[in-house]
Amino acid sequence: MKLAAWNVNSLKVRLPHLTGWLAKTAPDIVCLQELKLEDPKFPRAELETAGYQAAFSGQKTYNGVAILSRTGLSDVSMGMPGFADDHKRVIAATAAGTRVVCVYCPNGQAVGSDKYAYKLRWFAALREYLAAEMARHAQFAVAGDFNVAPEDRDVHDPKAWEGQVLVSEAERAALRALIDLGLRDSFRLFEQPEKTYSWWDYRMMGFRRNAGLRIDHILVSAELAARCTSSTVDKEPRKLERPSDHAPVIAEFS
DNA sequence: ATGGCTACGATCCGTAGA
Repeated sequence: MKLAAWNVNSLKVRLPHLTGWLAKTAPDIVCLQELKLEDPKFPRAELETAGYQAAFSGQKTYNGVAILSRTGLSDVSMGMPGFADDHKRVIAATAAGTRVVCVYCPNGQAVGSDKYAYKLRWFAALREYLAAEMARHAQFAVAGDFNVAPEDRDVHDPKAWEGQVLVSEAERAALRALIDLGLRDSFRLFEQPEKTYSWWDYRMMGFRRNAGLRIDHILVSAELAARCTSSTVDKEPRKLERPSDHAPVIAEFS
């Protein structure tokens, strides 16, 4: 079973990249973030033609998440119970015997800003939500854009980024608090090439300089970690014309 | 040097992302 997560930064613009990548990569389940379109504009027919059923929660301009599956979807839920939020950032579904939560975590804008405070509150709510979901599902994954680089080795220039948003200690602690529920960062279950990132700034030739951050993650329960056979970042779509600024991350399970 | 892309919805610039 192959599970992927990709912040497409506009599903409308990236649909050709997505369908091409689905045909080449053949993931069983895909968590998408930053759809940036309303539900009536979701390209359901095109994705069905590509062989995928979809559950989605979109909005105009910002946010928006979806889960695609080749093998059916059940028990779809949107948002986090007890955390009222206009932002469409969370969708969950069961597919291929696995409970999958797709997340687009807030960016946080700048340390100390209102959006940063929202980000930390949002992570606290996510922890409660995941704890409840994990109590019910042994085969469990949470995948998406977390907007946190867990460690300095996930940052191209830790000195320059020290204390900044996406890297700050409070954000890292919020991410660790999720891990502490009993999750594993699938990427770190394996030896990995140094300087592996999942996002590169559009500006200043970020991708060509490999000036990136690893902020997209697939976190898995112990049961799923035991079945995990690989976890990688697929940089290929980032090389295309008009790419998303994020690359897809992929984990495979026996 | 506080900019630098990209997407969007709104205009011909502002907001947001990370």
